[in-house]
Amino acid sequence: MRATQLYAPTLREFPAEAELISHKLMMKAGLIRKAAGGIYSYLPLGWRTIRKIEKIIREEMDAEGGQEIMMPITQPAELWKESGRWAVYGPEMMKLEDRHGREFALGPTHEEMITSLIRSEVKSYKQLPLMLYQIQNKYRDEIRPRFGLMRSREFIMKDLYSFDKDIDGMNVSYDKMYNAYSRIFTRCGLKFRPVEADNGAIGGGHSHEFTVLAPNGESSIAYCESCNYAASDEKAELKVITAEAEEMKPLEKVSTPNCHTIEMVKDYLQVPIEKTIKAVAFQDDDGRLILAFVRGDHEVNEIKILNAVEGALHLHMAEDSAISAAGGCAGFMSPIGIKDDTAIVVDSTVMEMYNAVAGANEVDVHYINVTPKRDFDAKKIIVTDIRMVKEGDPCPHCGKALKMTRGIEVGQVFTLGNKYSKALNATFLDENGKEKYFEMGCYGIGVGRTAAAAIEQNNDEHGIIWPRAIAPFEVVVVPVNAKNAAQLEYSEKIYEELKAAGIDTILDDRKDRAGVKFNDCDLIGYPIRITISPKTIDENTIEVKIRKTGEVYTFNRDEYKDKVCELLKDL
RNA sequence: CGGGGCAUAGCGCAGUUUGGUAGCGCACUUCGCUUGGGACGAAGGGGUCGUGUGUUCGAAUCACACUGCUCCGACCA
Repeated sequence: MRATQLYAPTLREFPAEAELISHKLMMKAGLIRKAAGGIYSYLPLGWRTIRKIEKIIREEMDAEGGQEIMMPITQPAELWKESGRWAVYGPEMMKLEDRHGREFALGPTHEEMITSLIRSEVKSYKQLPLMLYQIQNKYRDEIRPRFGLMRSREFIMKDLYSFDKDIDGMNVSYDKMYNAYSRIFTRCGLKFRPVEADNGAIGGGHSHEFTVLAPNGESSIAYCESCNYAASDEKAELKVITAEAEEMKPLEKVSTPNCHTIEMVKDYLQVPIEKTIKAVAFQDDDGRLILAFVRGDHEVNEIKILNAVEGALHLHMAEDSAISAAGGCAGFMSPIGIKDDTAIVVDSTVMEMYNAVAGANEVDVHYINVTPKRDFDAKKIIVTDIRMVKEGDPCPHCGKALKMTRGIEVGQVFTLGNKYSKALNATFLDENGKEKYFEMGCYGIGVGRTAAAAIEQNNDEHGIIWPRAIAPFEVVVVPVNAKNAAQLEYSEKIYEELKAAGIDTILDDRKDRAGVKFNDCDLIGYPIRITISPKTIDENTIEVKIRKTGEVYTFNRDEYKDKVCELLKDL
C-alpha cells in the first residue's frame, strides 16, 4: 500500500467529543468515524487492525475444533419470547417491525438463534460435541454509549456456542475455549488476566472474564501476586475476618442524636470503625425488604446479596416507608427486632464481632455491646459473605494481601448448562436412547473493544504504539523527500523487497515535508519506521526506528531484511 | 430515565451578555519557494449559524418547543 492512495484522514487535533485516549486516538489517526451515537464506520487502517484480530481469533477457534458459520442479525421476536428474554432484555434490544407489523430484534447475542438452529438438526449424541462460531455485528441499545468502540451500540463480536451431551463434555469445551482465549490475547500482544466472574442469574456453571489491564478500564478486579487468583470485584470471595474474643458485655441502648451515618456514630461514641455494624436496606422487584449488614469499614456487594437471597433478581434502595413497616428505622438499623418477613443478610465477618455498635431501630438510638452471635436470631438471618473486596483483603486461596486494578473486559467464557436448550426444548438421544437437553457454553470476544483495549494499553504522547500482530501495517518506509526521484526509487525497492519477504509494509510516498510524515507515522503507530534519506543512499544503508522504544538502528542494504524480521519478533 | 454542559465551514473555536453586512486557526484548491519532526508568501473555494414556531423593520444573537451530541449518576459485554 502507498500512503498516497490510502484513505487515512488523520486529524490535527482531537475531536471534542472523545474522552478516552483510545477513542481520541482512533479518531485522530483516522481509524474510525462516527455515524451516530455508539455507531461507527471503520476506515481502512482501523479495519485492517480489526481484520488482523479476527484472523487470530479464527485460527485459534479453528484449532480447537470450532466451525465458522454466519447467522442473521435480524431475529424474529417469537424466538426471544420463547426463551423468555424478550422481556428480560427489553429496552436493551434494538427492535423493528416489518411491513406486516411482525416484530424483529437486531441480535444482541445469538443463544436463541443457534439453539433453534441446532434443535431441529442435531438429534444424536454421535453428532456431539459441536462448536460453532461467528464473527458478527451485534446490537445493544446501550443506555449510554460512550468511549468509541469500547461501549458502542453496534459492535463486532465473535461468539462461539458449544453443545455437549453432558456436563463433563461441556467442561472440556469450556477448557478448550479458556485456553484458546489465553492464546488469542497473548498473540494480540495484550497484558491481560483471566478473572473469575459472577454467573449472575444463570448460576451453576463457571465463568471467566478476560480482562485487559488498563487504568481507565470500566471493570475492577482483585488479584493475588503470590498465587494466581484473580476475580472481578463482584465475584471475589472473601474469608471471614475473626476478631479477638472478648468478654460479652450486656446489650445497652445509648442516645446518638442525629448520628445516621457510620462516620458520625463512630466519632460520637469514640469507637473504632471496626467496632461498628453498618446497615444497607434494599428492596427487590417484588418490593420485599432486604436488609444487609456489614462491618462499618466494609462495603456491601449487591451481587453477593442477590445470590444469597432466593428469588431476588434486582435490588434498589429501599423506601423509608418499607423500612418503618418492617420495624426498622433508617439510619439506625440492626437485625434486632425486625419483623419476620424481611430478608436479613449478615456478612460472616459481622458474626465474629464482640461488643459492637449497631442501630437500635429507634431514631437517635444505637445499641452498644452488640455481640451478633448472641444477639442476632440465628433462625431469622442469612449469614454469608456479602462484602465488596478492597485492596489488602486476604486472598481466598493463599491468604496474602489482594491487590486491586482496573481493566477492560474483552472476552468472557461461560457455561450455560441446559438453560437455553430447556427453554427452547432442544434435545438429542443419548447412548441409551434417552432424550436429553444439550449442555451448552457460550464464549464471546468483543473485537472492536479488543482493538480499543490494545490502544488503551499501548500509547504515548505521540499516538498509538501497535503491537506488531494487530498493527495495520508492520513497517512503514519513509523517503524524507518523496519529490526526490532517487529517494523515491530507493524507497520503492526497499518497500518491494519487504513485501516480497512477507512483511506487511506501507510506503509513505506523500510529497509532504518529513516532519508531517513522521508525526503521522507516530500517530498511526506503525511498529517500525524505515527512513530513507540522501545519507542512507550514499552509505547504502537504511535507518530503522522502533516506535515503541524510540531506538534507531542503521543497517546495511544487503542484510537489513533479516535484521528487520528479527526486530519485529519482539514487537 | 434524573442532573449539568454544548450545537456557528471537514476539524478546533470566537461572535450571543448589549439584535443590524458570517469571523479566526488548521485542513482544502492554485502558484511560488522550502524539504530529517506538523515551514513560508500570494491568490482562492467552502457555512439554510442543529430543527421548528414566535417576538421584531431586522434574529447566529431574544422567547418557547423539539432534536442531536457530551459529562456525572443508576444499568451493562
